[in-house]
Amino acid sequence: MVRILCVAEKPSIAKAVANHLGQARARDVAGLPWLKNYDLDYNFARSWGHCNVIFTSVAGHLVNLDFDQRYKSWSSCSPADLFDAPIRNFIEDSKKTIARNIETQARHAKVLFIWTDCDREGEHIGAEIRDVALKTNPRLEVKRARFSNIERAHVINAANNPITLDELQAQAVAARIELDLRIGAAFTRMQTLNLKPLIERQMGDKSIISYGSCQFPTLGFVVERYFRVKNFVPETFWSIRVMHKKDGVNVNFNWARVHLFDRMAVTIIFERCLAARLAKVTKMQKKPTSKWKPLPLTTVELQKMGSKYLRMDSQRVMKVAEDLYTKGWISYPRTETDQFDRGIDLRRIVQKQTTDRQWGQYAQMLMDGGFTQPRNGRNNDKAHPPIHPVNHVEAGSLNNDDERRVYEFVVRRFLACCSEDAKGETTTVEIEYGVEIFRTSGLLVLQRNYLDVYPYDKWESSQQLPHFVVGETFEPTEARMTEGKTSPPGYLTEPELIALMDANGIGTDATMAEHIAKIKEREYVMTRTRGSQAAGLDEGEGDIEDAPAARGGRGGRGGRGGRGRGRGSGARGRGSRAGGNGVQEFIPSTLGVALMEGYDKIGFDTSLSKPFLRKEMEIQMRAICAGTTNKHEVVQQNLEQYRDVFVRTLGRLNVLKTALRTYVLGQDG
DNA sequence: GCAAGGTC
Repeated sequence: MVRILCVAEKPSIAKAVANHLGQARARDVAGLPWLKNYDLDYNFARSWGHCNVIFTSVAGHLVNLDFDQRYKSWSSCSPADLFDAPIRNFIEDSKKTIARNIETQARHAKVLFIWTDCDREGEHIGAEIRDVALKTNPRLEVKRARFSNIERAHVINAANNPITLDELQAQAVAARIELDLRIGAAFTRMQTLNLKPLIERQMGDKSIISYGSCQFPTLGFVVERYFRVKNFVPETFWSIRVMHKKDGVNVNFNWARVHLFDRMAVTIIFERCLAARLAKVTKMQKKPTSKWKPLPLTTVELQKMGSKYLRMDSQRVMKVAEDLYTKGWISYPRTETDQFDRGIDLRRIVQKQTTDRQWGQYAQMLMDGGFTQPRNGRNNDKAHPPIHPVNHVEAGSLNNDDERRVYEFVVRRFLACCSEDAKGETTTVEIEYGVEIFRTSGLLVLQRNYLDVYPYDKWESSQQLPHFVVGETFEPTEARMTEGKTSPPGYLTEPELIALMDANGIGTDATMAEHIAKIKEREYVMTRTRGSQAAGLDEGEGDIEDAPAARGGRGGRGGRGGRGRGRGSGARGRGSRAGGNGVQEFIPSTLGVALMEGYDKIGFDTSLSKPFLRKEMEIQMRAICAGTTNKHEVVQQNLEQYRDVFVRTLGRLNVLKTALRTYVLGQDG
């Protein structure tokens, strides 16, 4: 019988797909307790007929690019040499068993059928697998499966319609790998060798002054915000507030102009209002309104919510989510997808939650007719569905509080997605007072719907407004001019940092938490609990704008102008700073500030502190995928650009050193 | 002793 070797990107996919294709028998692979080879029969009717299938997997990348042995020592060459030092693919010791397994299995196979994730990295991992397999069996026919979830019908369809590996996507990743290695190593060695002696005493001896294409822009965001806080100059503004007491209710009307920064102008306007004496109701409107249920859960959203509501930093959230995934409680936690595939049976997943002591009743209500299809977001990575519960587990059976909180969040989020939006009614009253317009509004929540299962969102009825009639006039109980000050933004919080990284393409859903952890480990930043300073006690018009990088923000998410008022879940979450409920905020160390300052001074437009270079690399990777350029071109062009920055940095090393002396050692320029 | 990207 013809033998087909299938290889997935991770063991869980191999197991799931193998079991969909047939009666899979699991065989141990010596030396790796978590790796199995599944043995089954399957009829590939349209391509290879009735076959014996061995289904196995790797665990992420199989090979690692590194410099030749003789360049690995830091004293072997000057850091600049790393821009063109010879490099090689190594199979790390920890991966040798996996590689050997593939070699062995490939020997007797006719076809290598690759089942890595259908994203760029997956394509490259597929190419790695292919290269290893071809070593022992050069005559292998190589195919790959196109699949975006592991539903049975979808998987079988993928099995029956093999496609070819996308060499271009693999090449794009290869370019990234080489650039990250050369540039990261060159700058890290150069910085450490040149700058560390200067601040030896402050650093201790174990750490290094690393550079990475993701670390530095991440640090840049923190420093940028720090300076915005530090350099903030409060501005005084003036406003007019009108209050009227009717039917025992104090109604506060807000000025349509909000406030002005000119005291004299406001004084004149205010006097005109007083002179008019009577206010007239010009509009009284009741409108149905709704608060939208959240979008299906992505990794980035999980991390943001984690640091906001679950009191865990993003790395911890991911660790816990991975544990829950490995145990089979939740789906794969690394996904960019915020839309559920049509084919997936969501009701079955809801059904499993009906026995829970806390939210079981709610789930049952959904089963009894309350179910509605989740909203669709705009992102689909074509590899994984949104994060959702897979099986039910009682809180008592989980290991610790963190697991309980993350699991509860994933379930509640999912049930909320399958619910109806919350419904309410807003009442708006508009008055004319002099020639000025003032408004007030009240909210009446009519149906809480998803809010009942999703306590992370707040939407409360406000005090009910008394009845007003259009044309009615009254003399306001009170009218006064108020004074306020703009308040500074807070230091960057983790959800804000993740949002910035996301918007600028810094890192991936799976690595963002690692980059944040790395800049902490390098002592470029510290975190502390917010709350030491009173937040937003005055009128709180702190004009917070995201760091400059967010401006170009393509990619649909948020972008500009979406701030504040948006209706979807995307716009929520801003303004969380008012509470100060134990949120962690990021403050750069003196070393972190010195590095960013130094590089900004050396060359602003291509400064390493900014996300532009990384963004550019991303665009070029897409160009490789589109076939409009190739790996060689991209690598050479980027190396040239970074080498230029490198040379300029060496030439103006004193700028960096001065920044270090100023900030770290506290010496004058 | 360097990076970032997979995943166990």
